[in-house]
Amino acid sequence: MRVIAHLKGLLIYYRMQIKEILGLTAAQQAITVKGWVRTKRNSAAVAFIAINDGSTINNIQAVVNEGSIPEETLKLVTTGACIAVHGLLIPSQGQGQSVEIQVNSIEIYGLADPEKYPLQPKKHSLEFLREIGHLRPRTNTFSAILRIRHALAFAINTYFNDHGFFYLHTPIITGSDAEGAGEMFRVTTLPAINPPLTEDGKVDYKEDFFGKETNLTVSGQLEGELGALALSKIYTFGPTFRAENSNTTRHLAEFWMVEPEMAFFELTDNMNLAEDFTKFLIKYALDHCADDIAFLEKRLLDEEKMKKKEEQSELTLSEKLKFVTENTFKRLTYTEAIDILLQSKAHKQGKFNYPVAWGIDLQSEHERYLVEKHFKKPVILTHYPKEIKAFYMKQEVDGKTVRAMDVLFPGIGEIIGGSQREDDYEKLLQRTKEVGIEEESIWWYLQTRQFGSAPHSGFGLGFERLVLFVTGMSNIRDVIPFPRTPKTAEF
RNA sequence: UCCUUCUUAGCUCAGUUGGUUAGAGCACAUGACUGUUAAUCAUGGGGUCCUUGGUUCAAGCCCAAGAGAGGGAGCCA
Repeated sequence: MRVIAHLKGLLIYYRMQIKEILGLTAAQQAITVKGWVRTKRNSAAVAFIAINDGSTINNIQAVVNEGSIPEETLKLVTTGACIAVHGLLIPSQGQGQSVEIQVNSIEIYGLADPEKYPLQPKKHSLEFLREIGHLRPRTNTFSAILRIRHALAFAINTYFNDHGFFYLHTPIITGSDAEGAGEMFRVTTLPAINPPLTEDGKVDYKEDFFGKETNLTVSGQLEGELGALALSKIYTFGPTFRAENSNTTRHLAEFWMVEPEMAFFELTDNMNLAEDFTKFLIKYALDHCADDIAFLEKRLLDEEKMKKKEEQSELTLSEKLKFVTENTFKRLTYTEAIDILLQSKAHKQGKFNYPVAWGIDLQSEHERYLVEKHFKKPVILTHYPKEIKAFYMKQEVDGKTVRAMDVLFPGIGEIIGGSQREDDYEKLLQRTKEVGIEEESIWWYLQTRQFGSAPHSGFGLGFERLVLFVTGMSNIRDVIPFPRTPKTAEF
């Protein structure tokens, strides 16, 4: 204990976080806990209050003996109320915990009317919790997810820092949609009604704040490449926006993306990094969030019991995570993958909804087959046909494929998409023209290939998809504090 | 955006071929209980059956439109 003092017979209490307290051996220490009431159990002579302050999944038990607290005060201690408890940390007489607080006094910070407070000590559906996004961080499940999310974010910075990468802050507002990665959110200060028009009746963006059309970024990659071609190894980690009308368990309109970009890395180096990086992140979570993962694992097991036998997962959450950290990812080319699909029973029996042939973009069902049925481990697919991949990917000598790579995980599909970048000016210019990108809009990008061009590679990791995998949750809206999806931006 | 399922108490749900006063569990309130573990036991309160319109003697139930949500697909991370 850091501060315990007796002043004229009064105990001075020192506030500690519950995570810290639960690691102590009790020794009649004066202590203060502040947090939110999870449950209160009354009996004639004693009341038990379970308090959580979010520092850990575990609660601390405060024990109120009859007469030590005015009954009117104890009545205000209801599920959801915020209180401070002052008392002595003592060994617990009960079974469920090693230490508990013998309460001397209680301060009420915030009431929670039990008739109105929506979070009751019972199971709630995830759909219902989404409707009360302002309160759901107070639940066990979401606090566990948010702590894991934090740990993974911290691990990302740790990994890159330890490997000589620099954190590059790429812009959120961009003036080009060079990647053509779908619909963008427009950024403007022009009035929505009667904006200034050009002579031919279109909105005159010369009058706008930036003097041109601007949008929220869909990727920091192009700017990331500029950084890599100066600092050798950089990464970006920030919010990304897609205005696509996607309503799935794997898409958000606002999500966080990790994008490393490395000079002098070829495709194989890129794959090695992607594999080592994801394994590190998962291992970090296993090492640092054991309590939270154990809680989510138990939650998942309870949920699995409700399902039919054939739909139940063979592995528990921690087994699934260790399976990734302990296995080598299967690497194969797109062409090899197509061959496997063509020879699969599923294809021969016509079980795929979409046809399989060289040149198609693989559908979810195809990816799932490869990852979950055929290899049963994470898969890295490389060398896709150039027609189905972005313009900036390095063309292979065969003239047909590009040095792309997608990392596919069980359950969530594509978690990483990356490539070696085209570093040949002429080839890149030709590709931009073929795809229909205006040269003037990305002159600065093209110029990097004219001045000191270098072989380089990079990839994008969807952060929420990683959190989805590590927490074992099934809907991406449940792994970000305040999800943004079509028609939803309440909190 | 397409396909599909759903919307009944604070929450999770049941509700028979359309028929009297719409039910359960949990939660909540009150009481009991000498240490509980989302305690237990007893009692009690709690409803715009998503909205609008229609069919019918009669609609939670049938029909139409709309709104919202879930799952799948596409797009992708």
